[in-house]
This record gives sequence, structure tokens and C-alpha cells, in this order.
Amino acid sequence: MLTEAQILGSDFYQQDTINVAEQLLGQKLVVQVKGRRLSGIINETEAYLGLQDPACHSCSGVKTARTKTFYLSGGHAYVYLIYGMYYCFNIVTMGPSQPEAVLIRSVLPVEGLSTMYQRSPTAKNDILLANGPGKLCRSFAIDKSFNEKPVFTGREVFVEKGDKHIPREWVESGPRIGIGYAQDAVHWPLRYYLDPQYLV
DNA sequence: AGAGTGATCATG
DNA sequence: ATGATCACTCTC
Repeated sequence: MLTEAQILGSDFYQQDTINVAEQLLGQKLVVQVKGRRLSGIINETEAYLGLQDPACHSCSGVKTARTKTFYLSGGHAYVYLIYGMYYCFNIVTMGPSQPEAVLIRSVLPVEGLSTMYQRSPTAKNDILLANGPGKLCRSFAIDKSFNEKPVFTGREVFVEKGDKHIPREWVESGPRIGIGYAQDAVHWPLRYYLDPQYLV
């Protein structure tokens, strides 16, 4: 009997941001563009904790053109351009009064590899297609037009429940990448990733 | 270690 | 209006 993949609903994202960041590991990120399906197993995330987190874009509490996305309900995409060249893909968490999000930093490509190689022609192997937030967006065709899209409706972008259960010992954590400006938050262990030794 | 790239935001 | 900054990637 063929069972349909289960799509993570809005409830999943409207909970503690650290839980979301940890529990996204091992799930499958799916993007559907022009009828083509691109997917990969999420193996690295980072939690951004809103007003209490100097590394979070929303930390000032001021609602601007960029940060207004954080004030949508949990389960909406937050996509921004960085260094004039790369996009980063996040999913807003919690409710509209808590502007928090999880950055998807890396996935292991599963479906749509040929399209990904077309979009990232210099990639030397499958892992290198999406082992970084900018590379992930490039290979998965995620750009600014995805900003504010819902991630819980199963249309253009969503997350499916992964096949494998992820034991706790597979999950590592450590300081987030590229936030050296963020004072004491520099050392907060809000980056989560699957230990590569278990992944084959 | 340095370059490339342009939106964003705090200044004024 | 101006300018510094940047949740990155690639090449050396």
C-alpha cells in the first residue's frame, strides 16, 4: 500500500524555535517549480530567537520592509538576499508576536539532481550542491519571490516528514556561522546538524 | 586571505 | 542621499 508523504503543518512551526530547528533535521525539504520536484534531507539548521537574540534580523523589534516577514505566523518562508548574490531560506516560527525563525543551512539532495547541477554547474558532487544556505537556494531555485510564501500548504515549498527516525546522538550543536557581530550570542549553540558519520 | 555583489538600514 | 554592513561562496 502506497502511503502519501506527510507534510509538516503550521502547528509544527508555531512552537518553540529551538524544537523546530532540531526536529527539522532528517525531514525532507521540497520545492516544486514548473512541475519539477527538487528535494533534500535537511541536515543543518540554525535557530534565530527574535528580540532576545542580537544575531537575529528582527532583534531591534522594529518592523521594516525586510523584518515584516517575521511577524507572519509560524510556517511562512523568510527569504533574503545576502552579499548581493545569494539567498538564504528560513522558516518563521512561533506566533506573530514573537519574530523568530529557523535558517535551513544545508540539505542532502534527493530528487531533481540534474536540475540542481544545471543551476550549480561547478558543483563537484551531490553533497556540494546544497551544503550551505546560498548554495541550497541556488540549486533549489529559491529566490526572493519565495519570501512570505506559506510552507504548510504543500504547494511551491514545504517540508515532508522524513523516513528515518533521528536518534538524539545523531544531532550535534554548536555556535552559529557568520554572526561575529552578535556580541554574547556569538557562542550560543543554536546551530544544529546531523553527525556525518551516521549519514550514508 | 581577498574579491565579488546589491539590498538594507542607520545616519544626516 | 550616502555609506557601512552583511545568517555567503569561490579562488588563490
